[in-house]
Amino acid sequence: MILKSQVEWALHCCAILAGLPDGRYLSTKALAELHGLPKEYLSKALQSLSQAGLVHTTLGPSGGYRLARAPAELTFLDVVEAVEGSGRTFVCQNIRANNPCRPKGFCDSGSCAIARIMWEADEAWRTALRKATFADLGKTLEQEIDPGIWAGTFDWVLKRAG
Amino acid sequence: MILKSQVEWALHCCAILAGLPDGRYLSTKALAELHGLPKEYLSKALQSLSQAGLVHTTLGPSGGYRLARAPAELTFLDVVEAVEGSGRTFVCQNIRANNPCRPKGFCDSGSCAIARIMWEADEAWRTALRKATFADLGKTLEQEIDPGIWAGTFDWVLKRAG
DNA sequence: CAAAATAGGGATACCATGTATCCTTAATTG
DNA sequence: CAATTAAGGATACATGGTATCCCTATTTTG
Repeated sequence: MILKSQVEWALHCCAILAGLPDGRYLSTKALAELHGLPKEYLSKALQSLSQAGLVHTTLGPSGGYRLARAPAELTFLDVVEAVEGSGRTFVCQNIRANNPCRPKGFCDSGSCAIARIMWEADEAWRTALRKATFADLGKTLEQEIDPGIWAGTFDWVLKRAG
Repeated sequence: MILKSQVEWALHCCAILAGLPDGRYLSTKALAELHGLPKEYLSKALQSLSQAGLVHTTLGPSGGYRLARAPAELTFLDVVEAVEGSGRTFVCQNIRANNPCRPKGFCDSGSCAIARIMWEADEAWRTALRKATFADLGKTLEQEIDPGIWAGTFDWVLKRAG
């Protein structure tokens, strides 16, 4: 069970968009070059973000993407669910119902205890992702990334942002 | 990103094995019938449990599986990792290294901040699964399952346990 | 001793899904 | 009008999950 690579791509793209000045847009082409990714396929991930309402888009030259909310209001969970879907990672097939000792037509009153435990773990994962905002990520990156590369990348992006 | 159905199967099988009296074994055939699963394919899941050392096996008629440890010492995480593997659910492809603004041959000092956040969430998931033991599950099931079905299933299993 | 039942594991086939590319369309900019 | 962009459909390919079949070594039962 491994998350799609599109999740990683979308997270990195949002990290860049979170640093973009208000009102500016960055194109798929620029985001693909910056991360060394196939433009056409990255486009699918960005479309997922758009459909989820996480980013705003404009057409035409100088068009592209910007965040639809403030970085402090955008969480990792938002992005992960936009790309990966919001369904649970554990699907209960209710195989307890196949027990031959059950009377025919017996109906379970509650959910399967095993599924509940798996779903609680799933929820712990989501809670951790929900706590992580792109505002916090921005602060961390600013501290960790080499200052020259940080500034150089910022210039590179601004030169291409419409 | 969805867990294999074999995870669900393995969890249900361990729940049954946890209720088995000491020294008794239950076969793949019985476990498959009890859960309405394809015997040959369920066998692969049980082999994973065996290779991980979670269950003990014997051959011949009256052979099968039993838990290798006390139910209180067996966790959901043990079973999930035995079937699904112990690798992280998020794989970092280090795409930050593709940034064209980087000097050639630049070497990152630490791990990618985005990957770290994803891995922390992954660890929260594992922590929740690590807390869930099959002893606790047994208590829950005993409270929740219809008493008639509970007793009937126990008889059914004992009749087939070697 | 012989027969039956078992776990283990290899080979194979099928299908769903992730990955990737190409193309068309509509909207926007200059 | 010409260039550029997001959106989305169609297609192809690789990978991995699902499932079945078969063979072997081992052990219990009759």
